[in-house]
Amino acid sequence: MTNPDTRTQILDAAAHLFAERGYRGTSVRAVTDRAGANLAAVGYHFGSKAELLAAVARRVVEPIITAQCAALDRLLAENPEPPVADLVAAWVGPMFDEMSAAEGTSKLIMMILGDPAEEVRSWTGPAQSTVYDRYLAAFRHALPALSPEELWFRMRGLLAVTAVDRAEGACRVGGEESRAYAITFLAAAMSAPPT
Amino acid sequence: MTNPDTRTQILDAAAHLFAERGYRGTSVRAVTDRAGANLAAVGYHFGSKAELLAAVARRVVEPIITAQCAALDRLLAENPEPPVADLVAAWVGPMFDEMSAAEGTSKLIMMILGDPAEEVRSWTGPAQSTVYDRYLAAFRHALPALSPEELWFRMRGLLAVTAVDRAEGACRVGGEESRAYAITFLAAAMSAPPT
DNA sequence: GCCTCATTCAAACGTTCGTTTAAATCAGTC
DNA sequence: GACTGATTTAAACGAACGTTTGAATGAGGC
Repeated sequence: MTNPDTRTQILDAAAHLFAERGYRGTSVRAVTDRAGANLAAVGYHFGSKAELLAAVARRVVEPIITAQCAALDRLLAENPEPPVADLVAAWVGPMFDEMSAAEGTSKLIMMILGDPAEEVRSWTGPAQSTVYDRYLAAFRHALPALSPEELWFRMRGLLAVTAVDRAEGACRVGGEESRAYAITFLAAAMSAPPT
Repeated sequence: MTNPDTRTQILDAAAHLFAERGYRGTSVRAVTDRAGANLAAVGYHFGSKAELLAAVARRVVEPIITAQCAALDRLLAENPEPPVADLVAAWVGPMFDEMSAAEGTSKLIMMILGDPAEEVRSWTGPAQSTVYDRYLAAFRHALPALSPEELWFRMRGLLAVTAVDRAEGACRVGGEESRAYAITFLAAAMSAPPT
């Protein structure tokens, strides 16, 4: 299997540059220059620029969704129907953990969410929708009065706040404070009585 | 003043294509082809591709922020310290009105918010921060217990939910329903007790 | 008719892009 | 030390990009 050294250095460089300048705004040459690799290394190790983005996105998102799954498992082991605030904390926590661990991760996620090009979104795997559906079911039990449409709307708000606020807010508010802010903000929003 | 016909046709085409494929993903040639204009028309009427984006963004955002200002004025005329739910409705309402009026407007806003390139963000004018600061002050009176940091965090959540949820949710949920969902969701979130 | 000015047009400019190629280098194995 | 397969390298490819140019076109005033 391909030399892991230059491969991961390309992944690191690409993650930083994609977050900083976007997918289309980052040239393969800029990535390989930053990685100290040859221009052709991207084609050799990943096949194409689009597949490089898919690899970068997978490496960023996978630890988040496995941590979200684990947190939900822990919650369900104690209580088959966890309260809303715990579900919010289990969902939001891993995003803050991983986003704080690697600088610019939140900007990268925001870039992926915001880019309208199919090329940028098509990396998504089945694990993503799985964890999403599991939380959806848990919230449905915790909020039985909500219509499916309104619940779906609130789930989208969950993702929006965590992604956007972390992307731009990290510079103004500390990580731990903004994690607590997000949980109170979102727990109140999710728990609101139906419209 | 330059022929308004081709000028607005270029603006329409650019608004649609920027929303669909992003700024960098849209070529000047694609814009002029869709507008039925010559390639050089963009340079003639706008100066450059970046200035075209600025014009598109201004045309989309300006009616929203003037409507938000007007709604806040109406509120303050009745009550110098309006409740949180009214402030949220005054803020969210115009975004839904304008976003529903023009197809793809929310995707365009999402594209602008998500694009990390300075080129894409630099169009922003002073009117934007003005309306933002006015709502910030109004919310500060309505929520005196909140620290400035947490209030600032919640204001960002306000924008995140309206932009993101409208961008991807429009296809699943009707405009009027999702406006009501957004107001209950955000009013509860903003009214939450301090962390 | 002629001049003026704004607008449109076809064509080309130079640059940057993602990808490909074929030779060069390196690490093991015999 | 030669063979093998994986990796790196320099160079080039063709395409697409934003921008510029200079001539053509159109309408309105004199």
